[in-house]
Amino acid sequence: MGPTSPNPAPPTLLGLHTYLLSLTGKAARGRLSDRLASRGLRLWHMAVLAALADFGPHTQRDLCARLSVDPSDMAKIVEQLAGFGQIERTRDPADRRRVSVGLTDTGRRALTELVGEARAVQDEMLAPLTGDERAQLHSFLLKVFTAGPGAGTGARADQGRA
Amino acid sequence: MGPTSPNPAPPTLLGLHTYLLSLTGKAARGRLSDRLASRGLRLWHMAVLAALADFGPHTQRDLCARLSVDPSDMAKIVEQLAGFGQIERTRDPADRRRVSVGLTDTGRRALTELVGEARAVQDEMLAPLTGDERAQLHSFLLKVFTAGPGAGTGARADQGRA
DNA sequence: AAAAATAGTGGGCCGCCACCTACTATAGGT
DNA sequence: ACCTATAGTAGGTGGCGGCCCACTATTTTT
Repeated sequence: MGPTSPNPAPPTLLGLHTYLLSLTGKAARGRLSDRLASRGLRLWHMAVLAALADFGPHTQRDLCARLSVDPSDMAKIVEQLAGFGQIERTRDPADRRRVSVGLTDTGRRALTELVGEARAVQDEMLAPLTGDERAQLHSFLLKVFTAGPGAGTGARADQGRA
Repeated sequence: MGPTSPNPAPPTLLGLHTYLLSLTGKAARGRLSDRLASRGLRLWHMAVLAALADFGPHTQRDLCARLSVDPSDMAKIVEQLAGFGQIERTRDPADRRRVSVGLTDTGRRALTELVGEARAVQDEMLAPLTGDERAQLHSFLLKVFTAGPGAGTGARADQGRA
């Protein structure tokens, strides 16, 4: 119901910051994950690659903590990334329970491309904003996100089982 | 991974407008729908109530068009709202295929409360922003949303079947 | 050596969401 | 009357996402 649909969305909804935020967020998420999907990846994959790129190798546990992902889910994500050759798993010889996960060159390259995709999406979506406005928007969102109690990358207080 | 978790989120991600947007949007959506869930409602219910309040009675078809919802899904939503006594369905005597949907007083009151909940959530989430900043944020989001190609309330270019 | 804790895995559950396919009832066009 | 189109409905499909449990391997504690 943007400009496309003949009937406008209810102002009552658009007047609510929360609702509007969830709407645009959904759109962003959708477009982004569409792009990633064309490479067989999902948002979590990108998140993991980014975490590794930003902070170096992690144990899976640490990745879980950083990204607020369930360990069992992380296992699956890591498994797939390993399949793509984007990460490397090595048993920690000191504590053989642990698996240390590190980025491969392939992974680093992949991440670069993914970031490129993300930038493309934002250029699409944020077209109506000037550069200044984008920067402001970004800083606002960052403030909000940073303050959010447990507003993890995963924001798990979502729809799970009540 | 906000302030709560010891390990920060990857800056690479937080630097991407799109990602950040999807993150905060997800948080907003999650909190909002949690609130609504405590009343047995979901976002779509609120959307329908809002549409009726803003534009008066609709046929279901019109509601579908306005909110970009599949007719069969709309039937279910409407069914539930009718069960709660929040809307009234009347067969259009002129064209007996059509069902005209209108708000009841109960529904109007419910909507008011839901809007209150949404405001509460936004006060929570947007606490770190000043009033001015919130207004700016809102206007940015509105611009983005309004421009979005087919960025309907439903933003269906999401995860459905490719 | 036994018990308890920890790291990773595999499998499954459930809710949400968007979509699609009939099917019924009614209306309109010829 | 007949064919076609439209409004609403019922039911089902499939992906995704978050979560939980049970199990194995290993380490730590006592």
